[in-house]
Amino acid sequence: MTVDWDDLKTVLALVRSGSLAGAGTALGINYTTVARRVQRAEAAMGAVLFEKLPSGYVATETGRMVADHAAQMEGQQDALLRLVQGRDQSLQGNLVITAPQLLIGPYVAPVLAAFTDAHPQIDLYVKASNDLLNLNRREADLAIRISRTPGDTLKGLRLAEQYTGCFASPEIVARIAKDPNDPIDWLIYESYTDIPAFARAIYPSSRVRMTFDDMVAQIGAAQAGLGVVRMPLFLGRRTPGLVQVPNLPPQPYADIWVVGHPDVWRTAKLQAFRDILVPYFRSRRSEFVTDVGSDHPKHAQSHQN
Amino acid sequence: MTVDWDDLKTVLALVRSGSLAGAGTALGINYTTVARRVQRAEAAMGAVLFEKLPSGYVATETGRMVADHAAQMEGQQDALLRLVQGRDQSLQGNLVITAPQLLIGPYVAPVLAAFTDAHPQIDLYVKASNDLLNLNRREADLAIRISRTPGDTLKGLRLAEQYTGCFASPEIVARIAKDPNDPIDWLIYESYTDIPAFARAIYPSSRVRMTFDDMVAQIGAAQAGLGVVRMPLFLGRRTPGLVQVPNLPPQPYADIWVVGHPDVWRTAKLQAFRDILVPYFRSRRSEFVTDVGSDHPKHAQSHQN
DNA sequence: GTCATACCGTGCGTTTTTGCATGTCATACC
DNA sequence: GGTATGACATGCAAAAACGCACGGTATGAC
Repeated sequence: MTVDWDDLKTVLALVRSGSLAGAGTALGINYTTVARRVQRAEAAMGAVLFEKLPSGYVATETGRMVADHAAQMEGQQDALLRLVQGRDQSLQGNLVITAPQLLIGPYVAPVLAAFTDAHPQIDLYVKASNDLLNLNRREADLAIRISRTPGDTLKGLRLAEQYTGCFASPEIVARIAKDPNDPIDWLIYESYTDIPAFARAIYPSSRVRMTFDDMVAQIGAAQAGLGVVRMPLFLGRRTPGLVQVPNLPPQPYADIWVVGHPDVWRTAKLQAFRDILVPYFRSRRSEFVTDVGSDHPKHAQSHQN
Repeated sequence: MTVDWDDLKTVLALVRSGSLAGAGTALGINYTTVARRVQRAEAAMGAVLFEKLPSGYVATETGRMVADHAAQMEGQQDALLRLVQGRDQSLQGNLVITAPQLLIGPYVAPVLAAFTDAHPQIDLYVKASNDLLNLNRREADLAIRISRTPGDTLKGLRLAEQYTGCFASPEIVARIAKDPNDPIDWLIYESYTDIPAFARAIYPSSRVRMTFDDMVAQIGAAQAGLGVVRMPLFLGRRTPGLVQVPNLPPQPYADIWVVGHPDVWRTAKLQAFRDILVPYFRSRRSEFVTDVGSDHPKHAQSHQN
């Protein structure tokens, strides 16, 4: 009784995705192959791993057990690949960076440009994603994140402190200035359930007009004059058609970090990227904070645990 | 950067065996395939895993790292397979038993006969080996062992207490009886470096005549009258042409145990085997100890940790 | 009721992987 | 110096794995 390890990997993918086709896509193979490998695994272990329902493959208890162990094996594999990658001190090959969608254009793109000029041998792959990619699972090598807790087990540097401001179209700001008791319409991002408390304290007649699951759409709505949006200063300041609401003071917000897995952090390629990234953000630090020009000592601080 | 898990398994086998051919045999595949898989793994990880010397493949530091992680993965796989097997409560399929070579004929064979009669659906595989097979790595399902420490992490039952006696050909025994000061020739097993201390105390003029690495050969030499052999009572008593040396009293010896991995211990097949094995040994308990017929209460005692 | 979608199973041709046979090289031993 | 052995490389044919196309079934929308 011995099992092909790739069959275990396939079982894991199938348990995760729930359908042959999904697992096949995840593994980059045809779903027929997934079905056949699962058959082989079941034969090898002499156990039924899935109930084959018309709606899809549902793992039995045994199947879940197999997937659990396969996940452990996958973790080992990931650790191994990180270690091997961590020993690579060459300045060629792949480098995968992820950053928040809206930060890339104004701030990351210049870094990318300088980096590819300096290191043409490195194939750079950019994942613009607001999801947190899993650096343990090697979905990216380096992540730029806007977060208060950039990653428990990761190594990181703070690129910039950051404040939010409240922005709206000039007409709305004028109306607020004219009559402070006029009700203010807010456009809210879905991860927040309500208007910022400090804002309600200043303008008690505030109300939520709409909630968005997408920041770009939300900004578009603000430009169209639908209401007030709270967003990072760097974003509001550079969005045409929006001005800051004067009576609502900027608030401290999650800082901008660059983080990576400790196993690969010291790699030449990552080091080279940081060598360009960190000074660039430092040079534009003032754009993220409220008191333009002042000098806080805590920028680009090290973080690790 | 993703790696085929079977390639990792192959790297592990190659590091363990040190040569393509050895790894191929261990995996049951052709050695050319081993070479090709290793090539693939090196390409996938972008690292050199082996130095290809004319004398064989020697792992680099990276290669050893890969093998370490692959060994972890293998451990996961073994644990998984044990768990899956442990859920199997059917009385069909394979069952692998291991026992010391010389115990099988007189004591295990009758159990095997009764077992295959009772459960013809089970394919029984007997590994007669004096080596300790690794039950964690599923080299056998159930092991009968003569040992004081039958297995740290294993579950087990004591099948019989056991004593050794000193045996020789009748001529030698007669000579010893006639002149206790005559030098006694001993035949020693290689794991012991010297004559048993208690025997030297009684016959100070004892000396080591030969050392053997094989018990069957050692017994043959004793039958041919080359000297005295210390061996389990059950073995000496049933060997034609040997009699016990009267003045050398039997000594307590390692007991006989049946052990298995906790994950599979409760399986129907293993339970069925023990149901025949344990009573059989109990019925012949007296053959292993010195006071034939007496009744010690500690037989077939449970052991676990 | 019909259409569209998203599953799964099966058969066939193609690609990839594998095993075998042969060749080469270094080492050890007569 | 010649020979035998054990290791690795290489080329080719067989075998296995794979992807694709087609057919069947359940579900949900219109």
